[in-house]
Amino acid sequence: MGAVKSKRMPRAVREQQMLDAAVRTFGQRGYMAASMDEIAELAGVSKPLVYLYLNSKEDLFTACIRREAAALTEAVRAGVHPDLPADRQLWEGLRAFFTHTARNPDGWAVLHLQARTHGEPFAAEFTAMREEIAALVTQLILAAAREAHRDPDLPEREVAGLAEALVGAAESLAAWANATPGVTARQAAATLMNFAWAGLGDLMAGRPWSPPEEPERAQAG
Amino acid sequence: MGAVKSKRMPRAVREQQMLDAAVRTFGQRGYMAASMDEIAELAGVSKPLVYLYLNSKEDLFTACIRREAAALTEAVRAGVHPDLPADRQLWEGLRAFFTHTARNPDGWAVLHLQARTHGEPFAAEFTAMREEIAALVTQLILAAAREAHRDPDLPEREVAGLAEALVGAAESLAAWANATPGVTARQAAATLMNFAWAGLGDLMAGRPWSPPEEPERAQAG
Amino acid sequence: MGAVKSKRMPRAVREQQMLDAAVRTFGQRGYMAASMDEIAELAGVSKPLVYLYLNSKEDLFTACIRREAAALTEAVRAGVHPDLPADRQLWEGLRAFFTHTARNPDGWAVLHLQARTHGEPFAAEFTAMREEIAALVTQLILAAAREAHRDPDLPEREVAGLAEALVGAAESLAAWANATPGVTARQAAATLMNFAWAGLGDLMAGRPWSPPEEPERAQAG
Amino acid sequence: MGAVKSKRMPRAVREQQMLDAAVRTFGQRGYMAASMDEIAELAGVSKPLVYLYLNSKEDLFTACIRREAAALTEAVRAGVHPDLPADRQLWEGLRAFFTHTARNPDGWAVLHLQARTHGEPFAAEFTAMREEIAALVTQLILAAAREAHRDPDLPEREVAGLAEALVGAAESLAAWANATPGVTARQAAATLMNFAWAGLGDLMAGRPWSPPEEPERAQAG
DNA sequence: CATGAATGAGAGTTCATTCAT
DNA sequence: CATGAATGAACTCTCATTCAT
Repeated sequence: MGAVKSKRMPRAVREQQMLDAAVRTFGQRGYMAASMDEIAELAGVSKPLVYLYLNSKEDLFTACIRREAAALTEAVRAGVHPDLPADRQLWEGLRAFFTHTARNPDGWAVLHLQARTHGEPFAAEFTAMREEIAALVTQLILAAAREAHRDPDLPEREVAGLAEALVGAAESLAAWANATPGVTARQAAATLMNFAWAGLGDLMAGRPWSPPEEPERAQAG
Repeated sequence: MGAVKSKRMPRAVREQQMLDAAVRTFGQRGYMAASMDEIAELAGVSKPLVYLYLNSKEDLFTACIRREAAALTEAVRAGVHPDLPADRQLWEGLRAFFTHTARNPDGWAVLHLQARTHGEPFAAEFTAMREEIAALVTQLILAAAREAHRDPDLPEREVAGLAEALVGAAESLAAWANATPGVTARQAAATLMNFAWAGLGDLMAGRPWSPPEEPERAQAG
Repeated sequence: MGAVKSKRMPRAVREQQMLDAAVRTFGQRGYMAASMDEIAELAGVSKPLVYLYLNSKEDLFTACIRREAAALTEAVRAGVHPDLPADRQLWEGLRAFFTHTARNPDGWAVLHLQARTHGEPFAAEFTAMREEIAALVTQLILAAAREAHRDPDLPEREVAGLAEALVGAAESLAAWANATPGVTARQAAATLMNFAWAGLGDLMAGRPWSPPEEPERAQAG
Repeated sequence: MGAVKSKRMPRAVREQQMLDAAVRTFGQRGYMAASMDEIAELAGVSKPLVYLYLNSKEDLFTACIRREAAALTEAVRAGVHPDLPADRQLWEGLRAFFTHTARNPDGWAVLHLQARTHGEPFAAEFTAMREEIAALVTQLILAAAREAHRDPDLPEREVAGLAEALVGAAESLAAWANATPGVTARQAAATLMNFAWAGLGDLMAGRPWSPPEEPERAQAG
């Protein structure tokens, strides 16, 4: 049922197998309902080996969070090109985000659902990642203000709130896109981009933000 | 510490005491870490009575989710007056939402953190509430379109995505507002209203949406 | 195999059954080798009940030590009549000691072998009992000195050493008497009394201490 | 921290290193709490080598007991000179005993605390040593009787009991001396010699046994 | 109804022990 | 020989759940 069983692998490889199994199990069952037995079996190893390499359920969970957080952050960062205008940067970042979460739903569940829900040590790991991304977004918002030749008199907390709202909307749309068949990462990104950049008011007034045409995948149906 | 112990109360009252205790315990400890012992003690009743009335931990948790979901939905619905213009309706709905979640943090934690995190049966309950609120928001968006004298060529799914984004942003800001000292429900609502209605683009261009003045609570300190 | 299984007993009774089983198991297997499973089975209850009543293996062990220490101390104290001369008091105390340890070998093993061997918390319990008995013996030694009309210029530490030696000899003889078939408590007491009171020197010189004749059991063969 | 690591040592040497580490670990942690990992690390060898040389934890423990028992027996035997009068022989033997146990506390803990406490196979090893020493003491008692020109009508079992008592008192005093700062081996031996030879009766009557003056170590500070 | 007594099932964790290299 | 990789079996402890009274 789990990975193909093969003996005597170097530690680093086994550890990744374990983390794979753990992310999947934590993501699907939840932190507390996931049992070390199940994780070990899915990883194709015995339980003592899991403990030998990763010490405890808490440490294993933390390792999962760290790995997934790093992967997600890296994916988003890789998508953003700092030379582009602010709206294009946001667009690229969102696309990377939705693509990554769609391809890695268990990892996303670990971060989004499990890490926050099970106490400080884990929530702190998640918060660290969230703040890193929120900082990115905040930079974007300020850059957009500069591009609009305005020194935004928005107080710092207001900007933080906006970033929070944007990240929350993205998180929510990621879950929605994963759960709704036929919604692509690109479409989710477009929806959010419209929402965030133009605002409902402009949208309703017929002034949507328009995504740049890309050669690789046609948008018009 | 728990409810005042008194004998022979009608079943409905006892049940509410149990749900109160359960919501508090689930909200603070989490679903799995909460023990039936603790809930029974906090409710001031014996454990077998909890089982007599609510059958099992799962059923008890489901009952909590249902009650809190109904209360939140009702609060939002009560805040919205269908005669107002769309943006005012949204504004009132958001205010009601942030006020309710701020006053009822354990209930909100049960919904936002616990219900989604512990498997299908519970997540479905949460999703039902979410969709009810999203439907409300969808109506608002369509109403806004009508007010703008435009038949929006936005496909149904696009509107659903916008509603999803708005709800997600609200959820995220509720947690942020609860966790950040000094942020009131009104401020959270204003931040989100700005973000949603005007959009980042307009905001950066210096065209924010402005909340209506209200007599009931002075803003200047 | 264990006690007759009967359900629904009052807590106090069940607790004693558990302690009985625990003393027997700890005494025979040793603290660490004894498993809670075995103790529970021998007590005729389920493991969770043991934990419900006695909290943990450590607490259970401590409870065993306390119970057995109290029983032994009480037995010795009950045997000693303060009105008798010092040598008779010592004689009675030793008889009580050997009788009790012979009738209760598992309890004695718990005290003598297990309590000292498994770390401070337990050793301290044992030491407390040991010091209580040593204090009794010390009083006896000083009383003997008074009876001999001498103010013993033995330093305090010397007296402590003598008490330690006497208690150690008694402990050793108790194990020996239990292990050697046909050695009665009375005989063990006589041997130790001779050794302690007369000393090897006097014994070899043909001047033994002679136990008082008792009606119940004839001494001469 | 452990032994200096160096390759290719003859088997006998490696084995002694392992036994050194094992005695130390068993003595300080106890048999069950001592882990083979810790012992191997302290010995500076790999775990499989420990198994190659010593087969199992049980065998390793048995080997420790045997080595320490032999060392202690040898030390006592070496201290006794058969030409001396009986009391002097006893005195020398006790001094050797207390000196050895004081210098080798871990080995003594293995014998005195661990060997007896963990089941028959080990207790038997300890008992064997104990009987060897007790036999030595028995000879001494009989020699003392001969010196007193008396054919003691003490039955064989009585003599065995006396030896047992003496050995037990010595064991107890060894632990006491090790645990009480400032008590030397010589003082412990003197206390026991007084107790055993003169008896409490003579001691209280002001007729102690007096240790011979020795040139080797000055007593006055 | 309310309660104390009781448990089946399973959780995380550790350890002595072995093999392939 | 030495080592890293690996495990079967056992342990302590917890919890949702149910009777008998």
